[in-house]
Amino acid sequence: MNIEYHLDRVDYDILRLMQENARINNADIARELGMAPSAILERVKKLEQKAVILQYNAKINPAALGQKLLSFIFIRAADGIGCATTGQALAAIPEVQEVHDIAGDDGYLVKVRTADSAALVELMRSSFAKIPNIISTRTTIVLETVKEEQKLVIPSEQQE
Amino acid sequence: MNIEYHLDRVDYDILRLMQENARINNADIARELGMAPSAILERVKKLEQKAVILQYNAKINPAALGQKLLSFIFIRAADGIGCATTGQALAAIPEVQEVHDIAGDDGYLVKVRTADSAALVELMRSSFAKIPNIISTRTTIVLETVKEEQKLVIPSEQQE
DNA sequence: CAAATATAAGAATTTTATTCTTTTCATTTA
DNA sequence: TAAATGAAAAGAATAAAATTCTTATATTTG
Repeated sequence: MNIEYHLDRVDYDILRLMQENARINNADIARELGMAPSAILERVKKLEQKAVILQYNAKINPAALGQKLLSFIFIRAADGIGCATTGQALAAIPEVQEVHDIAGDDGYLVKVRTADSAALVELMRSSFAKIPNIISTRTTIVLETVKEEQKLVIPSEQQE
Repeated sequence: MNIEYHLDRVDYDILRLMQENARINNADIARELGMAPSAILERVKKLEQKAVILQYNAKINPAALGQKLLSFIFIRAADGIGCATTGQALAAIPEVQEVHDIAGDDGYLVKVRTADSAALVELMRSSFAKIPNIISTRTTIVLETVKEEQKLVIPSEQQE
């Protein structure tokens, strides 16, 4: 889990291609970067082993699975500082995609996907209500998602 | 972009495996599901073509690229209804990972990754300030991310 | 019930990944 | 400055996987 691993230009180029299309094959990366496949393979393995690349995900259309509603919920909790039980309880709910411990208000911001508003209400009644430390929640409904990428800014043709 | 494409159990199983590891190969999916590789291949292509699978991403450790600060920013904008220019302007900023048009307050919720708070301030001064319709912003800093997955809930061993 | 269509299986071919060996290049040391 | 050392990459050979093509088996449709 060494995050102070030194990345060079070739590493950045590999990350850029992988971020665009995680199913690109080794030989295509090599062709694109003008290198030997064996060199690319070693680097990819090292990037995985050093936890620079964490995983490879297929991004699935939520609507195709009938999950048409996206919501962000602010949750105020009575946790002590450093006591992460509420966050972990929230993270254990499958419909909860993200849980962030946020500054101020002893709160969490969670991102939830459900079929519709009825399913959201049901989820909050069944799952959220069972988490003891939750004091209050404030739900924000998403009308339309304009952008949703996990892509990071990768340094370009200059520094190492 | 047909989202009313009918998915059966095998499709769900493929999506489940792909969601876990997008770099799984065709033959391994086939082995796992006890089917022929050719059958799997056809289905994966169809899932892509029907926009059930949108893309394949490598999830990169933000800290490895020096992007240690995650923030959510609520943005109040003076857009007319249906006029999505502010959202599109926000989406064009590389550090902005997500832009959601939210109910109430004529606002957007955006997710931003920067190196640190200084870089966030600089980004808001340089990029956000150039977007004319923005009235006000409220920034929420993430102290710790407990969960961050794009994985969707996939129906299990029962209905089609 | 027969024809048409869709789906899957199996074999053959092409492509890709992996391993191993050699070469190159940079760094160190005498 | 020249030889020695080590790291990285290239290239060839092998193993594995993907793709295509043909054939078979259900499932619909007239």
